[in-house]
Amino acid sequence: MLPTIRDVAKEAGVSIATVSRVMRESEGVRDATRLRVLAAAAELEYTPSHLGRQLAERRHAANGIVFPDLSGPYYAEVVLGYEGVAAELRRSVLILSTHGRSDAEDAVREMAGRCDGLVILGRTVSDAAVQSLAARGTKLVLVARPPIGTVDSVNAENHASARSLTEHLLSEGVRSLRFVGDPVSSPDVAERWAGVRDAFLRSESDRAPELVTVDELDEESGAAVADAALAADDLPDAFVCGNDELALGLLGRLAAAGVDVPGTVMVTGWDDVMAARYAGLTTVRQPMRELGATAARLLEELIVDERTEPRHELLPTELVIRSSSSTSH
Amino acid sequence: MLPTIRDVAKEAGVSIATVSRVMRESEGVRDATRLRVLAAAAELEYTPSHLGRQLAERRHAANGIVFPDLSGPYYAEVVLGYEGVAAELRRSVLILSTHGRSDAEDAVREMAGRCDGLVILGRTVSDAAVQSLAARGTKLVLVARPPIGTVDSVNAENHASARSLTEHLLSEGVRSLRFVGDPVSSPDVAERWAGVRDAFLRSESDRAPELVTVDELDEESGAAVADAALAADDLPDAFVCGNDELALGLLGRLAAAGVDVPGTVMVTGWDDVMAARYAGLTTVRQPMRELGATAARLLEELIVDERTEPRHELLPTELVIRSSSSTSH
DNA sequence: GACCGTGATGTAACCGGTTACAGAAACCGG
DNA sequence: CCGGTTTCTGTAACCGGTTACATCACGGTC
Repeated sequence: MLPTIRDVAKEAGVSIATVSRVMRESEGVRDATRLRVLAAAAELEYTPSHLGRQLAERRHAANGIVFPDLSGPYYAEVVLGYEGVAAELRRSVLILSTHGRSDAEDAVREMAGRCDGLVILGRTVSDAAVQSLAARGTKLVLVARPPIGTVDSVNAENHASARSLTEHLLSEGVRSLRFVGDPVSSPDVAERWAGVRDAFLRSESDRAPELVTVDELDEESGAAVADAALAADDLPDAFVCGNDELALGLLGRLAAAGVDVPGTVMVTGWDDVMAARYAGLTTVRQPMRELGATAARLLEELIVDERTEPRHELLPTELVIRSSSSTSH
Repeated sequence: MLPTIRDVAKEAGVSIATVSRVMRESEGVRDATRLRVLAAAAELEYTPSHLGRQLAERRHAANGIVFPDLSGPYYAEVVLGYEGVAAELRRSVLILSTHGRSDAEDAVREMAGRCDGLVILGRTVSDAAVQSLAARGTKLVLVARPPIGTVDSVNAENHASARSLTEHLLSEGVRSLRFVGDPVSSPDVAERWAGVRDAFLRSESDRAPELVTVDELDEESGAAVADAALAADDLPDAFVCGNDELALGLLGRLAAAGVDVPGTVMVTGWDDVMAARYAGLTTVRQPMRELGATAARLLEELIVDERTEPRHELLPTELVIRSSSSTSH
C-alpha cells in the first residue's frame, strides 16, 4: 500500500492539514515545519493521490478526445496536435476511438465523467448525444463537424478549396467528374462534394458531376471504386476523392491496370497525408495538427475562463497540385 | 451541480447504500425498491461519479501509454492497436508524448498516478525511471525496448529480418552499405544496425558497412543524409535506413537530384508505413497494431491476474521487397 | 502584567462513492 | 401466534485528499 497523507503527518508529527499545505505549496507554514514534512514525505516516498485530490477539488485536470473508427493518418495527426497543446497546459489526455462499437455513446458519456472537457472529431456521436452532453454541462469542442447549438467548433475550410480544385481540373481539360466519398457520415466530405458540384455546374461543362458513395473512407473502398469503373469500362476524366486514402487506393488499382494517370484519368484526394506526397497525388492540404491544437486551446478557455459565447474557428486549406492531375508536375 | 448518490437516495426514499447496490447491479435488492431507485436516478439524470467510485475501489480502470516525440505513423499505429484492445477491456486510455520535454519523467510519474498500469514505447524514459516505477508497484509493459529487470516486454524481431534484408541486398550486388539511424536513442534501431552489420561482415564483401548517425528518425534527417552524400559525391551501393521516414526523406532527395534508384543506389527502410507502399520502398514489415494490442493484453494480465513471472513477446517481421532495391519489382 | 493582534497549526467537515455489519422486515414451520 | 431464518435495507466507517474555522503560541504595547 502506498503511503497516504496521514502516514506522512504521523511521521512528521504534524496534522494532515499541514502536510496538505506543504504539498500544495500554500503559504503560512513555518520553514522548520515545512522541512520536517518534506523530509517525512521523501522518507516515505509519498506522492499525493490524484484521486483524493481530484475528488476534493472536483476537477480532473484531464481532457478527452473522441475520434471515429480505425483512424488513418488524418486523425492520428489531429490527435497528436491536440496532445501537444494539452500537455503544455498540464492536462492529461484520454483518447477514445468509437470504432464500430455500437455502445459508442455510452463510452463517450463514460469518458465525459472522467474529464473536464471533451473534443469530438467528426460524426462519431449523434447530434442528440452532443446536445445532451452539453446540457449536462460538459465542456465540448467539435472538430471537423459543423457547429451544433452553442457548442464550439473547429473546421478546415472546404468550399473555397473545393472550388479551386475543381477549377484546376477544368483548366486541365476535365469535362466529366466523379466524386467518391460518403457525404452522410462525414460532414467534411459533404461540404467538399457540395463545393465541387457547385463549381463544376457553374462551368459550361456538358455533364453534371456524379457521386459515388462508399462505406468507408479507406484505401480498400477506393480500390473497389476503381475496380467497378474498370470492369464497366466507364472512366470519367477525373476521380475527385473525399480523402487521400480513397484516392491512394484508387490510384494503386488504376496503375496496376495500366491506366495512364493523369493522361486518361486524373485523380485527386484531400488532406495531404504523408503518402500523398510519395504517390504524386493532387490534394488539398489541411492543417491537421493545427486543428487539434486549436481545439485544445478552445477547450482550455471553456474550462478555465468559463467563456460562454461560442467560438467557431475556420482554418485555411491549400490546393497542392501534383502529377496525378497535371502533366506539368 | 450534478446529482450525487445522496440526491438519488433522498428522491427514492432509501439509503445511499441501496442506491449504490442498485447502480452496481449487486444482488439482494427487492425489485420494487430497485425500480424506485432506477426511476429516481432516471428522473435526476444521475450517473455515478467515477472519482468517488475509483477512490472507494482504489482502482482507476484506466491505463496509460507513453510514446516518444511527435511520433510519425509508426507510433500512431501502435497506439491505435493498443487503444482497440484496451477499449474492449473497458479501460480508458491515457496518452502521453514525451516530445522534447525535459520533465518527461515527471509527466510519466504523474500519469502513473492516474492509471492502473502503463505501456512505455521505446526509450522515452530512463532505465532508472522504469526501475523506480516498477519498484513502486506500477504495472508496466515495455514495447520496442529490451526487457529491464522483471518488467514485461513486447518487441518485433529485428535480427533475423536484418539478416534477410542484408542478404537480399548482397544478392542484388551491393558491395558497400551505409546504415542510417540512431542506435543510441532507439533500441530497435540498435538491433537493426547490429544485425545488418553482422550479416554484411559475414559475407565476402570488400568493405565494412558504415554507420551514419542522425538526431531524429524523420524525413528531414533522411534528406540531410542524402544531401551530404550528394555534395561529397560519395554514394554507397545501398542506404539501409533505421526506419521508413528516414528512407523516404532520402529517397525524395535522391529522386530530385536525378539519381537512379535502384540502379545507382538502393534504399531500404523499416516498418512498412503506408507511404512506403506508394514510394516503392523496400522495407521490413512490423506488426505495428499487434505490438500495441499485445502490450494491452499483457498489461491486463498483470493487473487482473496479478501475474508475477515476467513475459517477453517477440513478434515476427517480414521482408518486403519493392522497387527501391530490386530491378524486378 | 493584562490585552491584543498575528501567524502557525490542528480539528473536523466535506468531496462522492463502497461495503462490513447491524438491524428490521418478511417468511416459514410448528 | 411465536421463534428462527432468510432477505432486504440502513448506519457508519472508510478511500485520500482540501479547506473553513477554531485554537494556540508568541511578541508587542500600554
